Amino acid sequence: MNLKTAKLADVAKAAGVSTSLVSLVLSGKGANRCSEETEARIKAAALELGYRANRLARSLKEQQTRTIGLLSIEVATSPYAGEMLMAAQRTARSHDYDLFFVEVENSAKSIGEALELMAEHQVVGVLIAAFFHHEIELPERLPSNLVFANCFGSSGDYPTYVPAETASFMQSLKMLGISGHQNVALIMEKLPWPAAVARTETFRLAAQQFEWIDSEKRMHLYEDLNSDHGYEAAMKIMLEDPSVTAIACYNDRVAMGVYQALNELRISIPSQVSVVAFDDLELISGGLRPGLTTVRLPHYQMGREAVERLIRICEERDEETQKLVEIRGELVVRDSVSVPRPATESPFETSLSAPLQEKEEK
Amino acid sequence: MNLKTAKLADVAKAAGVSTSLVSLVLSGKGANRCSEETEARIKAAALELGYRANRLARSLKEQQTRTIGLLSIEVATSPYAGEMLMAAQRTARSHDYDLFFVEVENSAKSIGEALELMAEHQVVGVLIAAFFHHEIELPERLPSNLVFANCFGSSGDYPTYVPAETASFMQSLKMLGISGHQNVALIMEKLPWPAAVARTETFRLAAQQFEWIDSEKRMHLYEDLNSDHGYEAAMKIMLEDPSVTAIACYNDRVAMGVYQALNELRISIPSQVSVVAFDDLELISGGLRPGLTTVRLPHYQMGREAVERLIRICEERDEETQKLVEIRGELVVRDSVSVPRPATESPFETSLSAPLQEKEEK
DNA sequence: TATATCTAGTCAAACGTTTGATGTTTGTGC
DNA sequence: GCACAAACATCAAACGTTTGACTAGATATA
Repeated sequence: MNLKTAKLADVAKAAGVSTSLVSLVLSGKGANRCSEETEARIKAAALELGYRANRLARSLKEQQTRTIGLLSIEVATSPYAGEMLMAAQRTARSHDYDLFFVEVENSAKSIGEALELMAEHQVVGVLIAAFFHHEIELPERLPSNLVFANCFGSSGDYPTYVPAETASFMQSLKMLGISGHQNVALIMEKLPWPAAVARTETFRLAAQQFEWIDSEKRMHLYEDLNSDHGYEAAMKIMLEDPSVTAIACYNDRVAMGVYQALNELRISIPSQVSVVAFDDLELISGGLRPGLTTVRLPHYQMGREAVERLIRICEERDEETQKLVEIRGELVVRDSVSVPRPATESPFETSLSAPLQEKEEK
Repeated sequence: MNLKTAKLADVAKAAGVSTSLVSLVLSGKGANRCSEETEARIKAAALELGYRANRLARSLKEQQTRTIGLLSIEVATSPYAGEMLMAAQRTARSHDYDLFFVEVENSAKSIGEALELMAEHQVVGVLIAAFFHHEIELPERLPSNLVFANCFGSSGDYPTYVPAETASFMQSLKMLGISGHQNVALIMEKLPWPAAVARTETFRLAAQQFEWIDSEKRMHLYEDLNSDHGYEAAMKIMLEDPSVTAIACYNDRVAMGVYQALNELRISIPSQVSVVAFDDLELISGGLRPGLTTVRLPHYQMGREAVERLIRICEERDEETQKLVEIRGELVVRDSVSVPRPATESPFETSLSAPLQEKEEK
């Protein structure tokens, strides 16, 4: 394929007809406008020449690009939410739309520029997607056909698809609750991200529902939480508060730190301490031993549903009035949760309790 | 911003001039074609109306889209190579090109469809990028302006930017060599990916250069290697061949399994055993304790250089004759390598040797 | 026979932009 | 008072496609 393909006029010439007829035949709109023989001749010529319509010309004429702008805020660059892009792409294609994709940094300036670029390209609507659930600082001029996925604008005027933080995290916590855990610690982000705020509140809810002991004291909050904090926190928890039988983590990365701490303390997961988390980054949740029971963020669904909504809006057949749509994540059960060890038992493995007691005393 | 923006005619009307003049003034090509006063009036009107040129019309007229097709084979969806996309995007924009991005699955059919789509959109050239370094099965019709990044086609006719597997991995191994390790084990992928083949060979080279002991016996090959294999292999190595002082891994995921095995065996990294790997997936390499010394794949550079080359080709000013360009990855030194422990010392921590010997005997 | 209908096509305008060719003032030199 | 140029601006064609209006001939209907 050369990038310069044959045009309508070339096909018309080859078939000995006018460009109009070629257009009509090839688009299938020319029912009974010509003989079957001519139609066959045109189609053969088009195939022969490898004809493909020039979208620029077509869109210009039709005043319709059937192209959706996907403004991705670090989605492709980060390892978290790539599925959202695949979902958006597939959904668009299945509705015969193309995607004009622009990946930007998380800044109002970049976003504004990308939006202008999309307008120049005559996209029919824009999907703004972010790599983690938070509020986006937006420029003043916004397209009217706009949907958010995994993020939201300040006004709430636009349809917005985000994870149902509470309902999702509750699934992890419920798993601990119904397994019989009552001494549950939480390692949570302190910065007021929607995810952190909601998950903290969810922990309180679960604590109340399942009558967890000392739940307020067992909430360990850190700013800008990472796996090192997970390690630190788990160390602290197990050494200072060894009756804890389960640890709920802000996310998989924190759980990774927790695993390493428990491993070092020779506390076995899940027989001594159960662990649950949030995100289901396969790299971590599938790579840890034992596999991490965690909640998978609904990236695929957000991408799909947001694009479907956007297309409905663009085609002026959106009947939904609800702006905010929360989608529940799925609990991925692996092997990091069991029933709690007997209340009297130390979390430290019997065979190793001696050397570790030393450590504890330090 | 409404997606329907003002057009040239609207600006012309508002400024009381012809569309030609507006076009000339706004593009800066009309030096001395009008008075300064008129120019100011036009610019004011354009700003007022928020005018942005319609790219469809412009490109159609100019027979030039300044748009590059980026055919991404699971790059955005996987957590590995997102940086390549960001690099491609930035580089294109800095040369005043746009990106038409299509993410596809790794199949000849999807790739063919995406290529046709790009042709319809009149892209000036195509960059094919993949999430890991391997050969791509291609359709028959290919655009003439084509460059590969992190993958390659069967013919070798097109410029191709890939990681310099040997030189990159050698950096890790050299680090072990010059630290004095002589008992080094390798955990490597058996499937004939370019990365696996090259890294295996690199290990042989390093073994020869640094006079490593029993290197052939210490190569542990697995098909479809994952972190579980890393765990298994490390267990086997340390229990059956405890004089090993360093383990080189195919990638970070394998290293993750190795860490867990060593942790369980209470073998301390790096004081008892050093570990090196390949990939630098921040999620893993930064999340492990101690931080993993590994080689960062040159995703950013591949993306940037491939796009720069493609643009040169599109502008017919590519003077390079070399098709295959190998880019070296950077060694990211963290804390998983030290000098080897004394040859006489067991890798098992003194205080814990007793319980672990038990395990060993099983 | 005159008219309507059908078949098999063509014509031409339009989408919004760019740009070489062309036009209309105004001012200057002689 | 006239030629001529500079300064300022417009005209019109073209990019490739789509589609409503049109036509020429053949066949059917009244």
